[in-house]
Amino acid sequence: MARASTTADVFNAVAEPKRRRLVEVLAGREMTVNEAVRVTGWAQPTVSKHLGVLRQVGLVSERRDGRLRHYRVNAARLQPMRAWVIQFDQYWANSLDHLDDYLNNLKSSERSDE
Amino acid sequence: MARASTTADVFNAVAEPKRRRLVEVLAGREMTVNEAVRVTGWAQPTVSKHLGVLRQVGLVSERRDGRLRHYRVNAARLQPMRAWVIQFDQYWANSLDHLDDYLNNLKSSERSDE
DNA sequence: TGTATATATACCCATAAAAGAATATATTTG
DNA sequence: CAAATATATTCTTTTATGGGTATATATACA
Repeated sequence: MARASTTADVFNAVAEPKRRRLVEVLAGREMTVNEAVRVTGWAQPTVSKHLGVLRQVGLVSERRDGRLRHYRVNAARLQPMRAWVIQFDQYWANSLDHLDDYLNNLKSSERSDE
Repeated sequence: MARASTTADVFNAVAEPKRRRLVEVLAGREMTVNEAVRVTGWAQPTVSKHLGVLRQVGLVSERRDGRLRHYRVNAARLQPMRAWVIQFDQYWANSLDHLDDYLNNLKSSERSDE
């Protein structure tokens, strides 16, 4: 069996950094493909293809207006991912990594208190 | 260019459902490879290989004890993913999908009130 | 109608995935 | 030392990726 398709679900879709960037960019405001091309600096087919994947998993939707296509983010589709990651919040406090961060923050706040 | 390696980062690592399941399973308590095999019902090499990926991105750590290897979750490594997904919380309320869900929930609670 | 513009699609390439089976490695135990 | 146990690694097969380039499709406009 090969790796799951990028369009299999939101997790696979946003595993790709460029697609995460696109979601970020479109979250601010609805945007045309060419606008996204300008903002990202990527080639047009690159943007179209990544938008296609995001569209297939429902993370963006399209509004057609003549030859323009306006894309916008459907943030609700991130819900499963949000729920999955959030469920581990309770284990955070026990993690050594977190303890590390905690102690570092402590040190910096002590420093800023000086 | 091919798809990024599964060990490239946490996003790619947990895009695979079995690896998400492993994280869930190990979050409860430290566990031996064979224990994980029993709990999941997957083949031993399958479990070992997925644990290997999770180990490489730091999502689990290993404690050796004779021929046993105890794995536990490093939930702190989920932080980048948590941060990424959480940043869109503000767009949630505006999403039509969410409005949809909201109205549906409203309808179901009305129904359950009958 | 013909041309320009906006976007999507098809094709090629190199790469890597996940499952399964077989086997290697390390460690314990008799 | 040999056998058993726990785990990791290797190999094969099937499949899909993402980038680039070229091209198709749709719409607007002169």
